[in-house]
Amino acid sequence: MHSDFSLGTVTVASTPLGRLEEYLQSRGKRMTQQRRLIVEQVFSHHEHFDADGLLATLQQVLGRDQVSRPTVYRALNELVEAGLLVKMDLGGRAVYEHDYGYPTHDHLHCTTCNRLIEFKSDELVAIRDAVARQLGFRVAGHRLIVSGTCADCQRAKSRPKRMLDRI
Amino acid sequence: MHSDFSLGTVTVASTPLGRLEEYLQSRGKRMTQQRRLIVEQVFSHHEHFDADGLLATLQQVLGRDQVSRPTVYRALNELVEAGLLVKMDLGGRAVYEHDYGYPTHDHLHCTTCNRLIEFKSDELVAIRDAVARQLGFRVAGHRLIVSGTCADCQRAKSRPKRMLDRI
DNA sequence: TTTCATGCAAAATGTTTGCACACGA
DNA sequence: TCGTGTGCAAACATTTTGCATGAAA
Repeated sequence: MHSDFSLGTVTVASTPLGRLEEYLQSRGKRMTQQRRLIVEQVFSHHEHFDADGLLATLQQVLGRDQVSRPTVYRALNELVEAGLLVKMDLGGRAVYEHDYGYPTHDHLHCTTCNRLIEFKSDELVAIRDAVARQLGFRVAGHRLIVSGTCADCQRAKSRPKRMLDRI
Repeated sequence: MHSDFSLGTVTVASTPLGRLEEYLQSRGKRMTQQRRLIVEQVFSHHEHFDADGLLATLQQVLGRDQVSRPTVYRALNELVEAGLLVKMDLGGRAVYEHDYGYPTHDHLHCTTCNRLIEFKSDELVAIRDAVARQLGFRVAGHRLIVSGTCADCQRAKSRPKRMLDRI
């Protein structure tokens, strides 16, 4: 059994912004100031985030009233559609992360500090595909979230739990 | 690699109702008519369900006004607490299934007909644990949902998609 | 100058809660 | 009886939508 669960890299043809332009043009949609700001913010660093957090960041980095809440939601749906982001449901709220230019992977979710730790396993995918094949199921993708307690939180478990913001 | 993804069985000490009584007593809570009706309905057959569907079934099987919506939600939370049910988030809505007396397993989710197909893989668990061990993560459980198209829907893909009720 | 996108406000969803009354132990 | 549970209605949190205005192409 392998023991390398670290993530590799993926080389992509263009930037997220370029990829979005491609997607928009193919649908007769337009590259607006808001969509540009959102993609730039989202891909400025690799991090898991939710709609609310993204909105807050945008309103903080730019002034208020640069991008509205509905626009953020609409844009996030488009980015998922365009294959730039993947959406996960973690305890009722939607959490997003980079898909484009980022290797497929899964997550360990620490239920104490809410951190998401990424890992990659080809064997997992192999098993998934073997199961699907046997049942005649055509796989589009999968979502695995292992819940538990991360090393840090185990070490700190005697200390009072901090009430961290979600994700 | 194994090729048996079928589910075995688990023998348990008492019935779901008995297990619930145990749980309630240990917390100074009471066995009420509503809680009894809910557990009996939920464990009358092994099926995935959501709060809304359960409420509808209860109101259909018994008369209306036998169990209210808030009571269903409160009871479902208790059943999860008691270890009788597990809760999953599928596209924003909570879906429940039997935990007590039912083997651990994972799911294939057909995004066309919304069906959930169960399978079991010990290898999957082994990989999960290997990853966790390497990262010092203490596993509490996991949730794997493989999305795609089931055999039936692939066969029927030329026919217009039915708008099935969720799950 | 035509469409599409945005912002606003309001609606829709799914779930939880405050409170007065009802009921189990 | 005493303290929990329930139902009702209302609150909540998150996400979506209708519509008039504003901006890409």
